Amino acid sequence: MDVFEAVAEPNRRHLLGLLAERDHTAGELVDSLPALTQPAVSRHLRILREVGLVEMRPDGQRRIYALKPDGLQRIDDWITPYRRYWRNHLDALEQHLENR
Amino acid sequence: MDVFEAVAEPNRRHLLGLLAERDHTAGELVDSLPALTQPAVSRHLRILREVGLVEMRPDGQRRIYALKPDGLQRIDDWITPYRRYWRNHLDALEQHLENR
DNA sequence: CCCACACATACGCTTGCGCTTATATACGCC
DNA sequence: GGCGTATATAAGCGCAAGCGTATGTGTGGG
Repeated sequence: MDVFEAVAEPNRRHLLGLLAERDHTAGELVDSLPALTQPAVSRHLRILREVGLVEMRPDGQRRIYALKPDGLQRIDDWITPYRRYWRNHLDALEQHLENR
Repeated sequence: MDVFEAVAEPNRRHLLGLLAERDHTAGELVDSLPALTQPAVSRHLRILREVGLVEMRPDGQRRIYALKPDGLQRIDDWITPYRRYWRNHLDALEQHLENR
């Protein structure tokens, strides 16, 4: 499983969104996805950790999860060369509007 | 199939990379992936078209595929707040999330 | 016309993901 | 030590993704 597949799963993107705000315990993350059981969320967290998108530190009997920014940067690096495409597209659109 | 799942497939990222350089016929794209058969590539192109990442125009009996920038921008929009995060602009990220 | 070429679709198969239920592990508290 | 809590792992299942083979569709050329 690579970082692209990890991010393709909607529940995992939901978890990343929460961790972008602040660190969360595993239990808080389980509560944030009431449609899923605790083992299902635990598996998602394991995958996110394996691809380097989050990191975990134990705190007593709890596990605190935190966003690890390096992982998403790999996606950003991939998308960078494409970014010029829609910039050119926008430039062309703006020019079109200005010429009216 | 959404744009995240579409991009999660390595062969489809390969096709997008070629289309970022220039437009290609379906046959050229088939030749670029010798490990896959022609129908396999055709299905990948169909998926990329369905999620709005590429567009196709017929040219006689050939089909010319071109990159469509709007699709990847949806991924870029999603990743934008995280980009600020790994650049240590933590305050900007939190503000962005709170304003959603 | 008819055939070759370029490409798409149909179908069946295998494989891996994501889920649930059940169970294991680890820690805190009394 | 013994028990409840927090979290992870195991086992099994349904389903959809991705693949190849076979076939359909449309276009150009002789």
